[in-house]
Amino acid sequence: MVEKTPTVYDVAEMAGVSIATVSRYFRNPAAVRETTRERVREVVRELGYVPSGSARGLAARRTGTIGVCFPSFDDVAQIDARRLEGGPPVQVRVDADAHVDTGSDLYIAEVVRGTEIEAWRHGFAVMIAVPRGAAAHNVVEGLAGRVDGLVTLARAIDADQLAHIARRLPVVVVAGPREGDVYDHVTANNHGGMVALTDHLIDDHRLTRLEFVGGPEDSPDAQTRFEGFTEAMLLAGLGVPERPIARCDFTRAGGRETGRRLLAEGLLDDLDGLVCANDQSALGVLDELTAAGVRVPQDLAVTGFDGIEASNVATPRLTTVRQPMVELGRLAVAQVLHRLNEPMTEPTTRVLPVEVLLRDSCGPHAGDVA
Amino acid sequence: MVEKTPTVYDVAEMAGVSIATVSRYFRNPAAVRETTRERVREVVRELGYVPSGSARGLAARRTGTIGVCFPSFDDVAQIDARRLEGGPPVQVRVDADAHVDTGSDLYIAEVVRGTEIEAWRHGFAVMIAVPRGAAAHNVVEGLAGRVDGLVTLARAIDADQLAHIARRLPVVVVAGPREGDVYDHVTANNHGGMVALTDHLIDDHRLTRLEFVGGPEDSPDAQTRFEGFTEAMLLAGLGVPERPIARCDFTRAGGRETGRRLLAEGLLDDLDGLVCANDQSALGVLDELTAAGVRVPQDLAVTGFDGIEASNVATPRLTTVRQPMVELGRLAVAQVLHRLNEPMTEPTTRVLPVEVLLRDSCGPHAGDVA
DNA sequence: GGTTCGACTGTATGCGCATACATTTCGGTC
DNA sequence: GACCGAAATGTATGCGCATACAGTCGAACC
Repeated sequence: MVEKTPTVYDVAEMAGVSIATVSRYFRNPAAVRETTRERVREVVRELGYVPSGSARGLAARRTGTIGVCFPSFDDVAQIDARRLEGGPPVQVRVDADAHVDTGSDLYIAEVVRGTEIEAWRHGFAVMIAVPRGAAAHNVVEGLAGRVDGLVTLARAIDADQLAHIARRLPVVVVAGPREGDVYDHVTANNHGGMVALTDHLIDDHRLTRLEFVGGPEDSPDAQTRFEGFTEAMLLAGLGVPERPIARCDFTRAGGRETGRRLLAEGLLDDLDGLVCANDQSALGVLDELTAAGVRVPQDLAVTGFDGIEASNVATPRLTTVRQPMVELGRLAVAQVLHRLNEPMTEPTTRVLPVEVLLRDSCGPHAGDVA
Repeated sequence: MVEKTPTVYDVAEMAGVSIATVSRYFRNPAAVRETTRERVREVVRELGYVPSGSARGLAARRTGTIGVCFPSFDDVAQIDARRLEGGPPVQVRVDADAHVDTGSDLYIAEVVRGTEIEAWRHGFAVMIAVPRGAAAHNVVEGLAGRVDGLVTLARAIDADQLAHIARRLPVVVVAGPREGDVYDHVTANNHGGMVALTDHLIDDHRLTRLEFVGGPEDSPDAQTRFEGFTEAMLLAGLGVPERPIARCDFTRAGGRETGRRLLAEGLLDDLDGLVCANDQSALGVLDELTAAGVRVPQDLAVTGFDGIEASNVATPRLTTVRQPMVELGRLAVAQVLHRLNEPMTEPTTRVLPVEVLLRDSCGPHAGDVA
């Protein structure tokens, strides 16, 4: 099936030219005479020659690829357990449960899509890696060694290792900066979005008893959103919670768990609204509230953050803050490429605008039919 | 920011060892005495050394990465046009329109996720590439040169080029085989799933006047699904359409366009149900039907195919056939790795089981509350 | 003290390509 | 036909690492 891989030398010999000409044929065709080009083209096709990226990368001192690193919430053990084959070829079942949790993180998928698009525009490839398990460190090191620059989502790479590889590569972090770090950052306006959303709940819906469902403790974005929430509460003269009423891990499953706990502990009884740190957890909370007969938004308002597609088709449609996810990815790559050319400029933090999307889960709005 | 990149030679010299020992430190630490290891570790940290993937790949004759190639429906020009910055930092708006089209393809995202997981399990990285635009050919060639094996979704790479690179690499196609091709294939049971779904519409819901909304002409999956549909119709003694009543490009936007056209031309008037080639287009059709006041499923049943998350949260919830998308990706990578070890075995086609999910868009089922 | 064996380390080489530089060829010109 | 500049091509080298093979060293043993 796969034959011995030919090299430039093979092509050069068969075409009766030197390896430099073969190299030029690929790198700079205009520098090769048309008749020669034709000969090389013929041999390349005949041999099935494909230039080695490794050799090219070594010689040219650049790989032409950008690395993208992100965390994963996959339960790999569970996925592993799933049989790849076997079982009946078709199974029919009534699927009455609206709950679903593919485990996929739409936010990440969109950001990755953005990186791919921007990389493509500049002729770069994208290599993705998820540091998980015991070999997480090796995964990151392998990635770092194979790329010209790295985009990483917050919390994907531990601080020490990130500092280590940042000495060799431009690194751009998708998320707000934490104190004292020296990387380029690209983030959305988490603070402003959350302030505006909270203001809306307070001013337009007259909700006063609000609590915040937080994200992971080490997520700068989750932290910033909580601060936006408390700031809006404070400025409105309302009681400011010291901390989130609960925390979950940004997943829908986590949101459901949180919802169950809040319900069980009766923590929602005197509440007007629940402001969640992201969409997935808000959807999870929503799942449980609906199952428990709590009406949203009549009994309790619920809001999310991110603007993933699922938030728009949920029932009720989730009021949220849309981050420009694709643009975050694009800008991150653009910044990596920029720093590749201008290594000595100061680290920058770019904050992209957000859009507060008022939908149904926070109550009716002027203009709504209902 | 980024310093001159140190090499094995630098590390070896500073640590007072040979480059072979440095190499062993990374490749096979057990072969290095602990005291030596410690010294190397120290220097590696101090210098910020990261082994070059290119050099390693060249010397070892393998890159340790798997390529994943998929088509894209992104309107890059439109994405390009979107400003990356500027505008107000926060915009608040009532989002009354449930329609949404992020352009993201959940099916692809899930398959890619599967490839990443399986690659990770075997210590491989994943490089993704989308052949689009004038340089599509170069994108694929660059990818092929940088990986040990390639997974490609159907229709992502043109036949000639695929044949070319398959001479150098194991190639696995995610989709059914087309006549005469020699690659390994991994696909879901499109045919069986569609037969079962159509049978359900006919037998359980007594729908007889059914039409099929097709996918792209060159999609083997779409073709297979259509064949499953016609086969079920034939066996039920019903009229078998020669061809799909319409075709669209697998996107939600395409589905909407199709929906509008069918409505405008009155083609739905005497119909019981619309069987769509995939979820996205079914959702698009649904958007337009709902907007036009057509009640689904009372006036018309609609079904999808794929089982993406959005199909589960749509209103009404979409009856569909779930493909094991993550498993498709996993199995594709597993097959690539297998062929890397056993190059001479015959090409295989593996068909994964599917699950027909009966939800609301085809009518009520026993056990349903409504 | 010499021998042996295993654990550890060093030396030498080539992986396939890009590219600086040298050389040849080509198309005009006088 | 000799000459010239530009275009085209060739030669030589090094990119950073893995690895085959050779060498060293120390401990156990005779």
